[in-house]
Formats: sequence, structure tokens, C-alpha cells
Amino acid sequence: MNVSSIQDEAALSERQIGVLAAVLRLLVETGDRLTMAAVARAASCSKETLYKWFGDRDGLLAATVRWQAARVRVGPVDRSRLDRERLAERLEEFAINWLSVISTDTSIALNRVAIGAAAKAGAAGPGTGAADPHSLGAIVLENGRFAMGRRLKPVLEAGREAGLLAFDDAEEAFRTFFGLVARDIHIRLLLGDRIVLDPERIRGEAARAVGQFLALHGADPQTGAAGA
Amino acid sequence: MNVSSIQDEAALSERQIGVLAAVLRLLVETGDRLTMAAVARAASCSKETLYKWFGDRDGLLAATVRWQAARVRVGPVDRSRLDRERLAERLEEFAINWLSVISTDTSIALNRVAIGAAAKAGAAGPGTGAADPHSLGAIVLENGRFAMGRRLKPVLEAGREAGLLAFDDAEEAFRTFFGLVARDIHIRLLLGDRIVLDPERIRGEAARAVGQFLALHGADPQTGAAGA
DNA sequence: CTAGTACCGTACGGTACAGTACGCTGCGCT
DNA sequence: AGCGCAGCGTACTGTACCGTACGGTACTAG
Repeated sequence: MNVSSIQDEAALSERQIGVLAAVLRLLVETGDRLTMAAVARAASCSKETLYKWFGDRDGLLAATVRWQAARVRVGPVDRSRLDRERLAERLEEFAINWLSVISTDTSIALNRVAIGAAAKAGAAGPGTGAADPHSLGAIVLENGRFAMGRRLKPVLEAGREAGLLAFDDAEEAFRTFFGLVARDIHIRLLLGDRIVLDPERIRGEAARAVGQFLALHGADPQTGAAGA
Repeated sequence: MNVSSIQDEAALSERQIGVLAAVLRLLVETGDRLTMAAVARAASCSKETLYKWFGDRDGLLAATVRWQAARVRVGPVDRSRLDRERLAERLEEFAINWLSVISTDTSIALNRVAIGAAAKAGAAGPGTGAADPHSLGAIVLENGRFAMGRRLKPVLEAGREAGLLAFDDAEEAFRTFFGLVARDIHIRLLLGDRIVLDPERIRGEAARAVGQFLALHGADPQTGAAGA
């Protein structure tokens, strides 16, 4: 199906990035009613060029998702001397960043497209084994949920080494943090519920989530961890 | 757009229910590649009848979602004398039920369709005000997330009155519970990640979530609440 | 037996859109 | 100048599918 002249790490020309930006804009504006003709028009290029570059409608979508996902990266882990204050700050920063990203129009649009793609391909799967790693859903997951896990876990482990956190499994601890941050927000946004998420509110949500997480996994002098 | 000969509370005939069941089956099997012709074939009825009954493709989808959502209801709130044991049991029951539902093929398919519909209608909205209450997304939200909230909040409040729980706002407490139960599971399922959720695992997740929730909002003799 | 009703099966019109073919333009190279 | 190439714009093909129309069938009422 997907010839993909664009390999994973192939550099994108300026022009091609323009195309992807146009795709993203259209995706946000018109939902998944995205047509190749509309992309060509919006990007001032010909359909034939689109097919030459991206091989396929799916290839175009995948390239867009990959490209957008690549720009989510944020500041590196500052591993230097953790005290409780610094750790909480770091976690809050993560939470704020995460909430800011998932409430973005582009993030919502991309997640919706990926979920739609998963719906199309969902039934054919053999049941055993993980989902096709080239699917949009896998890409979004990989660059969203899992990337965040990879970035946060070192922080958690540093916190544990510094005696500030207590947990058995960093993955589990991260998932709890994830749940405390997102709660019902993500699914509501995806389903079209209009939630006001101004920076104020995001900051508040982040502070609450971090407080709760520390209440669960903060290392009290006397208590062990409460995790499963 | 949607003429909907089927009003919200109109009784569905046996035959019509058969059609909706077929829609659901096809939705699970073929993703949102659902065509009216396929439905007619699967339900052994004519397309014309489909249009007469449901007015529209959207109407058919909405009827299916409503019908399926209506069967999520579960046991009533047993308000009789709460002790800590009983409360935890009740919460676990909720969590187990919730996880069981959202990991169902049909639930996933329906959520995906609703999210896809939200994607199509997403950009046209005026921005202010809530989403169209007739949209599939709104229906799913109303019968899923919000129905669960309405059912769980009395339990939480009963727990508070019995001195077992401490929180300021039942809605906020519920959202925390929601986050602790679902964590990253729902979004991963929607995006096509294959997670094994056997009853064993579900029970474990539920127990953990309840433990964490009680750690956050359980009324210790000495401590106030930690909620925001 | 005739008329009416409710429905099945299928054929048809119309439209939207993926993917392809082709002509034309401008640019670098020799 | 002549050649090749990258790419724009557009016209074209094929297909999928929504929504409708129509003929045929079973069943009921009078």
C-alpha cells in the first residue's frame, strides 16, 4: 500500500514541510475531510507531486504525523541535585507541557485522524502481537504517550534515588501520573466537548496532579509506597 | 440534515433492534467503513427501509449509539450502611465495570466513530458554547463519562457523610477517580494498541485505583482532605 | 378477488474523491 | 541553443457510496 519515498529519517525539503503544514492546517479546519486536491490547492503544488513525494494519501498523513510529533520535544532532564521543591517543579512542568499539547487544535486533530485510521485497520488484525508499528495510531502513541514516559521516567528514578519518591515500577508510577494529569480531559476533548483550558486552569490542574502524585508516591520518612 | 423519524424515546421494534445490532457488528468488524448497503445486506432488509426508519446515515449511527449506550446501566446504589470495606468494594465494582466496558470491542468501535464524527463537525463550531448535544460525541460522553459520574457521585457523597471520605467537590473527586482508573488505557485502546485486559488484570487495576483513591481522599482520623 | 400496506431486492442517478496522464513553464547544465 | 528535469495546473478515469425509485411479494381487510 504505502510506498513511502520518504523514509523515516529522510530530510524534508522546505517545500515539503510547507505541504505538511498545509495538511495540518486543513486537518484542523476541515476535520478528516481532507482531500488530496485541497492539499494541492492549499500548498500550491500539483497532486502528481504529492503522490511522487508521499506515495499515498496514507503516506502523506503519516509524514504529517511524524513531522508534527517530532516537534513535541521539550527541555532536557536536569538531573542536578534534586530536592523536593525542584522535583515538584519538574513534574509540574511536565504536566503543564502535556496538558498544553493535548489541548492544542493540532494535537486533537491528529489524534482523531489516528484513531480513525485505527478504526479502519482495527478489525483486520490477527489479535496477537502489537499493532502495526507503521499505523498512525502507533506513531501518535509512540511520540506522545510513550515519548513522555521515556522522558519522565528518568526524573522519577532520580527522585527515587534522592529518597524523595517511593515506587516499585517506574512504568506503573508514570502511568499513575499520566492518569492524574489527564483525567477525563483528553477523551472529552477528542469527543468534541468544548473545555476551556486557559494557562491558568492548566497550571491549576498540573499543581493538583503533582500534589496528588506526591501524596501517593512521595517518600514519607515513615511510610512505604502505596503502589500496587 | 437529520430528520430522525426515531425520536429519543420512541420504542424500537424487534426488527429495528436487529438492524442496530447488525450495525454494531459491522462497526466492530469493518471499522467505520460502514455502508448502508452492507447494513441492509447484514440485516436482511432493504436500504429504502433503513432510510424510512432512520432517515439518514447519521440517524442510523445515532440510533445505534443511543441504543448501545442505554444498555450500560448497572446495579443501583446500595446506600445502606457504609463501612470502609463496603465503600471500597463498591468503588472497585465501579472500576471493574468501567474498565470492562471501555475495553469492549463495541465500546471502542463506538468511541472511534463518535470521535470521527467530532472530527468532521469539529471545525464548524462557533467556539462558544458546548458541543452540539445531538452529535455522536455528545451522546457517547453523556452516556459514558457523565452517566458514570452521576452514578458514582452519590456513592462518594454517602462515603463522605459516613465520615469515610474527604473532599470538597464531588465532581472533582470523581474526575480523579476516573483518571486513576483509566490512566492511559482508554487512549491506548482507541489508538489501536493491543492491551490484554483479562478479568484478572482488570481486577488488579481496579484494586490499585481504589487503593490510590482512598489514599488521596480517605478520611484519616487526623488528616484533612488533599483535594484541590 | 381487489385494494392497501409494509417490506425486500435491485437498479439507477449523482457526487465526491483517489490516483493517473498530459501539456506547459522555468531552470540548470553543457 | 538545445536538452533534461522538476514541478504546476488541469483534465480524465475508475470506483465507492449515498440516497431514491421501482418492481415484486407476502399478508391483511373488506
